[in-house]
Amino acid sequence: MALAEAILVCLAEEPLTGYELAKSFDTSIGFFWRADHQQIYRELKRLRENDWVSDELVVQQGRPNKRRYSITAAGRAHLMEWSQQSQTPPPIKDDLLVKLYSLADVDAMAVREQIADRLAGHRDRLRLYQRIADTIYRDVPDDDPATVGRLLGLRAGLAYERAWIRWCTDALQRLDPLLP
Amino acid sequence: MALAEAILVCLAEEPLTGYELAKSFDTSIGFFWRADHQQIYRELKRLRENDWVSDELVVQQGRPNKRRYSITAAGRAHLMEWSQQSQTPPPIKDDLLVKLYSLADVDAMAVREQIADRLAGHRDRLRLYQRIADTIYRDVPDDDPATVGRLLGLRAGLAYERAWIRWCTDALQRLDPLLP
DNA sequence: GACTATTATGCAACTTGTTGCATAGTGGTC
DNA sequence: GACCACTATGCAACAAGTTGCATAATAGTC
Repeated sequence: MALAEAILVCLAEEPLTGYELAKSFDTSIGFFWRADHQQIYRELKRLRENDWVSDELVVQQGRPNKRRYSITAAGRAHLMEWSQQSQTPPPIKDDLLVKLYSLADVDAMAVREQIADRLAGHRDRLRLYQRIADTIYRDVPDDDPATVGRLLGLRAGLAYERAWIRWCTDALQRLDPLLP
Repeated sequence: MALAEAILVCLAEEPLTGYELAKSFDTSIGFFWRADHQQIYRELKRLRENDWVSDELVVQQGRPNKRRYSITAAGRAHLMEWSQQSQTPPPIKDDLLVKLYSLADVDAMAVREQIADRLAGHRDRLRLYQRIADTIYRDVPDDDPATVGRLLGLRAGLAYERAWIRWCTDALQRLDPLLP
């Protein structure tokens, strides 16, 4: 399970509250690992029990108090250990491909529309990644592990979106002659 | 949830037992939706309760009896309805990218090895897909929805593996100068 | 004045997915 | 004769992920 580790990775950079973590999981780290706020709060509690994070209460007035979490030495050690273990790569799990697998038994026209929607979504996502590449990763040093790691993550996203865009385009072309 | 539908899709082709379904989920449909035998047996029970499948007991001697499931009219109607609903595309969820995101805090050498392993895995998978493309999908008609649907699924797999192979190759090249 | 969004946390119930085990006969290998 | 793989099903327990709700104050909009 990498939710624990995805959280530790964020806290390794800077102490954060559950709320701030949840926002990170909507953007940055969320490009590679999704989680909603309930999952994060539950996991933080477990991380606390394992002493992989410590917490301090930040008293606020006017709005609810917050709890800020920091990674501990044990947490960092766990991150290191985890990084050395090889996980099985995530399998493809995509209902759209299941529908295509059974195209004779389902509504092909509806499936075509879903491919068109996917294409639009992947184009949006690609534009977002390109914007990040052009702004943050223009002229970065290629000898700093932290930077290269993030750049490679971004490039994975770019490659992923481009592959799907090409596939969607091809799929629409092959499907259209079949549909009324 | 598409496990129910992935099973129905298989049964739409021919009646199968749980055991045979589990084998399908190791190959064909399993390229797009993974499930182990426990999940399948549990889901079949639910499908039975919904009357989306019917079952008959096949008495055998020497080995345990088996239960063969067939899709019902209600099951087919459900498949049609499901195919018209658009699901949100599956997000990327990959611990390797989380590790790269945090390359400064983890064991970069171990991550490099994991990318190399991934590369080998994706190459194997690509070869498998290519073999299927060359044997089953050579000279198939391009005007039959069922065939085109499966071909598109296969092409998605090919595109996916090629994209990852290209990315892994690039990643190794960019990482190697950083490592001792 | 009502509404919506933002900050901030969390419970409860549910669905999905995973792991380990159990049963039980056939057939092949070492 | 012992061991393993294959056929065939299923329970139980747990881990992970989702959905809906609740609280509670601030600030901005219609």
